Amino acid sequence: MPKIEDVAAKAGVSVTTVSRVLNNRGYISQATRDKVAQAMKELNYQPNEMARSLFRKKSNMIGLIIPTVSHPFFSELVYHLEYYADQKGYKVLLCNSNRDISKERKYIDMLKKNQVDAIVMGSNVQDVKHYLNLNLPIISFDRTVANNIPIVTSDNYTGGRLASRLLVDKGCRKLAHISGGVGGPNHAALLASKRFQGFRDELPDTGIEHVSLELEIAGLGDKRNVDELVRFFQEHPDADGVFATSDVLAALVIQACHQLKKTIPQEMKIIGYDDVGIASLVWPRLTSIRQPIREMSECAVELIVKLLQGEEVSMINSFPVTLIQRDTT
Amino acid sequence: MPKIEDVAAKAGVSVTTVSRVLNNRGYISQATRDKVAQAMKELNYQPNEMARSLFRKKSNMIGLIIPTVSHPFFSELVYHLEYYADQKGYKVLLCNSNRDISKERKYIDMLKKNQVDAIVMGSNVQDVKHYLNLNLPIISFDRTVANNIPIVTSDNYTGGRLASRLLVDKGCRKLAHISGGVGGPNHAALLASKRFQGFRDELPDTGIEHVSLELEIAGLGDKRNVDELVRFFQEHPDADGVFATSDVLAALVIQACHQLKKTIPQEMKIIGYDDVGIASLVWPRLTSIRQPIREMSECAVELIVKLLQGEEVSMINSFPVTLIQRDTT
DNA sequence: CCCTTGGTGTCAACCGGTTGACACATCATT
DNA sequence: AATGATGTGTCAACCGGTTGACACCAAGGG
Repeated sequence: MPKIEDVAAKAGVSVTTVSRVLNNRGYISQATRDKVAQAMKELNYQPNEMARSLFRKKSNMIGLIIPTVSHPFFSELVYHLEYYADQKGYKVLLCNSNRDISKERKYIDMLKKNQVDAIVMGSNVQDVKHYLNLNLPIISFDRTVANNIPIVTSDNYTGGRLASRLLVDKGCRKLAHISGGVGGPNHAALLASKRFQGFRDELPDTGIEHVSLELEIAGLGDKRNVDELVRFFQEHPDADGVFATSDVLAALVIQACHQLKKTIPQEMKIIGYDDVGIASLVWPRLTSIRQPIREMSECAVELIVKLLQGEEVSMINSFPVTLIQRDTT
Repeated sequence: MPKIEDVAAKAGVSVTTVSRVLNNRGYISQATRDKVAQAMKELNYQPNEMARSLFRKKSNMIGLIIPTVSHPFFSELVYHLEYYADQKGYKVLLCNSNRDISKERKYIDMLKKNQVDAIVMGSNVQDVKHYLNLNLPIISFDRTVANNIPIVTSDNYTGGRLASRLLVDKGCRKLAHISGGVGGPNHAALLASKRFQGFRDELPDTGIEHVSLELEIAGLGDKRNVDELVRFFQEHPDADGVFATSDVLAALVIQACHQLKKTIPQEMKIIGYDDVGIASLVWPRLTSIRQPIREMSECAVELIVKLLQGEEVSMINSFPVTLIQRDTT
């Protein structure tokens, strides 16, 4: 690994001069600029960003903690986040917490030790204290943490309302609400619970009944998930509409329906959430509430950039959701 | 951010002593060990890993370049890779190249500048030269790069054979091979082409004909993908078996079949590849050739650890594939 | 009483860069 | 001839740690 010293030697200039061309400071003639560029090329020199970061006290890295990239919602999130981060000159350190609080905490410590400039939290947030004394920007994705931590989310409440509104309009008489996270239960901090709230708030005047099931998701392909759904629908044979809090869950519901020989959408209408890739890969194609993941990711990166520039940002950044009608309703 | 100096001051010892307890070197009494620990706790001190890395010339970071995490195969890969990397004390810098060669090259340079200890390439590898002078370990995932770069892969050839064998055994008379990458065409370096080879090599004695389609994948949800498949099957109405080179493609094939009112598996048998989550989320559940992504990821991390310890590793690390029979065949 | 082991401190160099202060040119203007 | 902009070099300090050399002292054993 050549160092700046080697470049200086090869170019026949001083280290300071090389540093000057590297950072575009002070006066440098075109001639030496070329000499230095030439030397760098010949040596295949890459400045050591660690050394630079150390001095600048800025690593241009952001840490991303999520439950698991293997869930399509998060994989799309990570994709876009990395894209925009790269655009702004940031690198992404990825952490899968599996919703394990202790692992989460370890990751936070690790990220801090490694001098990331900011953290994006897309995972649980049970012990708020741990997040507050971190003197680095944190932003939270779809979870409330504390009121001094900016959050980017989408309009979960309206999402829930849209979903039940649609099911009601399509003539459903008894609705089921299926929730369940990836590797752990939902809880109040998870804004997704607002979906349930919205879902229920749309029902009172209609006199339509609803039942609810919280699945402990075992792993995407695990057959137990479907089995549990089948059992649930056998207990509630009159349910004719389902709101699932993710497309993955909705896909499982479709499986259960096929197994129970319920026709979709005639005997059972299903609506998912997120509108990730699989929503249009299952059959029938899933009606879903779309979260604008791309825009949300872009917003997250912009928030970070602004925070790092010391600018004020709004604490709540909520994006509208849209109902995407396909074939399951 | 407290520094080691602050800890030393608070504990009433020298910086050297703090460093000694931090690194477990030399003689330290339990008493000072405790004092230092106490001081660290009170200050919430975290040693600056950048400074340490700079000195040690080891960052404990590995760079991961893939086409896109949003593809389920890669999202599962990334998940497991990060898991095992973390186990071994490594952090993962994620890069989505979108199969854009120039972006790939930029990422490689970036990773080098940032002193990653190793790179895992799961993306394209058009210009081999660029990879050779990098004086850091590279390992390649399912792609051949150069013969001095270790590769972890699975037995694509057998995978192809298993697939066509099954279709033949199930009585198919005309097979279709559907390939197509994420955001770019396949090419020879991509070992997946061996799947096609295996697929064909199983056919000669059977006298079974096959046709082939290479999809330019537009984006998972894009309806054009299905349209093109529908057109293809209309051109080949007698095709009754499909081998798709990924489960995502297979899911699209299922869609096309539903659209064409072809029953699965009666009129059309379908087999996918990878056996990722969606294989069991679509209906009918997809028969697929399973790649052991977890084991492969573990192997990748182990290779890196060994290479960094200067150990010899085998250049080709191929894993067996398994046929997972479900409902589409 | 000497020697060893344990325990701690001081000091300086190092990792690979960046930066400010300052000196000293050269060259074009006024 | 004096002035100022341009261009480059030297030097030292700094970012936040690590490490080796060495000195010093106490306690315990032979």
